[in-house]
Amino acid sequence: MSKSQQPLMSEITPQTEDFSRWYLDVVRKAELADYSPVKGCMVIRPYGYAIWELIQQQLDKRFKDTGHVNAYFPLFIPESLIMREAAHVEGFAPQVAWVTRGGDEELEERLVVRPTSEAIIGTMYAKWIQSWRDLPVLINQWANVVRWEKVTRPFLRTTEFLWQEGHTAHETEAEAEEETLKMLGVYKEFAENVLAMPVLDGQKSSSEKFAGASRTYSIEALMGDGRALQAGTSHNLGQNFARAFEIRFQGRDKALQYAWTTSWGVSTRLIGGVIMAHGDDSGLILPPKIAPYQVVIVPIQRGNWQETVLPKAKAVQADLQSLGVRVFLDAREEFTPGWKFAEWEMRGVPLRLEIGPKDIEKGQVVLARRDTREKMPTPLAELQPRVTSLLDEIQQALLARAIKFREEHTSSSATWDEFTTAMEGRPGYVVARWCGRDVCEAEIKSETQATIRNLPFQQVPGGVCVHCGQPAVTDARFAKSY
RNA sequence: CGGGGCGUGGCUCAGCCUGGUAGAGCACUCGGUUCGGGACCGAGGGGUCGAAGGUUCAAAUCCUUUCGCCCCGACCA
Repeated sequence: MSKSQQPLMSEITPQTEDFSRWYLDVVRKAELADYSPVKGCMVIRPYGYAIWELIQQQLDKRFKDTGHVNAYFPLFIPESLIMREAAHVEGFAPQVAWVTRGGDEELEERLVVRPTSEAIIGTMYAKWIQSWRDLPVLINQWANVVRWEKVTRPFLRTTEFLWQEGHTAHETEAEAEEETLKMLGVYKEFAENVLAMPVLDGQKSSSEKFAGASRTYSIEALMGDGRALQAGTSHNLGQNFARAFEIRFQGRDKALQYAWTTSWGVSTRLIGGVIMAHGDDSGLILPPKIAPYQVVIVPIQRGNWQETVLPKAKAVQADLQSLGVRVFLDAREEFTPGWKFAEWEMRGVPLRLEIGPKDIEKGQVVLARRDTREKMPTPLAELQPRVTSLLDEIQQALLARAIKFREEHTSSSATWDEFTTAMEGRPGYVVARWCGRDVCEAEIKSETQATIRNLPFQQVPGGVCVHCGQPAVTDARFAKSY
């Protein structure tokens, strides 16, 4: 290993030593988030929040492009409303926070802090929807939600988290299903093209379905330790919530009928996914499309650098900014270049631009890629197109690398023996035949820790279940998960 | 919620067993020399030892309670 390839962040636990500790080190050292005085709740620091804002912008555009509009619904949900959908309450009951007092008065009706907003939104939809002409309703909300979690981890699972939840109502079952799959597709495209995180899209098994949904679909991403992360879900709620909240409309045939609703969401968990999908022992590696700084300029401070190097660095910064590149010029005098290299590498900046007296003599700068650590002297005349194409290359390379990793960590098992062997260590996905029964799935989980992440869309029956030997109804993708 | 570990300047930790003036490295402030992969010298500032109660002449140290965090298992974006 050459010197330039050695990890420099000795303050970060190596991934192979303890992946979970590595993750926490990166979150803290890169200043993405910090623990707060509130149990299970983290503070998203400016650098982490900037990533979230970039995720929001790019997702929001996709929602608007598919015909959705944003709105905002209340944080509190009256107890009576959340009780309406039986499966829904049962699913969320252990996780809700209650408000029982306002000021010094006991509330007549308790309020839950929303763990998700189907109940309150469904109630409003019932008022707004009268006729088939009112459909579809395509609303998204960016919000915080609260779920009383027993075990929390920054970004991956916190008591309060930020997300978006789309809630739509449709005239027909087919339309609702189309919407559910369309938004899953948006998530997949976004995860792969923006987060450079390849995902498997498919259907959740009935035991992992959203509380109250008819069908749940998910995208699943593979993390660097071989465990899978549910990165987004899209639910076809059938008429379950429409019946519970009386979302009814008069159809084209004049008959009164229940609407077909969907909901879909992704959260700040995506940031955790990006960290664990791309990061290495030196820290974070951010895909350019969500990097708060895509390029960091490190001037070499030698001699009268303020008169020579700094103006050039500022000119380069302006040139790149004019292309829409997010650039930070790190002209702090209290740190040496070497320190800054390590620091910005740890914080995942895709491209570093070094500029010193020697470069100015030669009319060039030195570019360094975060993903490959390759250093490239680049003539100033070629800088603009070079930076643009490099950012694009890095974006592509991260996706390609992650796809390769997933391929190397995907296997299939025909027998239970193969399955248990395959599940040892850090296996990634194991594809196997499955009988479709909850009990069998539960047994597999208790014996191997592996769960069904999702089922491929094409469910082809035949053969026998890898675990119980009964007739199989489909392939299933198993993995240990977060 | 069970099992384990840890709470001492901002961070990582030593000190605790065997009670007796709170320490180190890094970070921070100031001055100077440096600067192409985490520079160096000098001088400084900063901690009611997670919290509460108890034992004691005396508690970071012993006892009790409590809170938080981390790891491993049962539930979840």
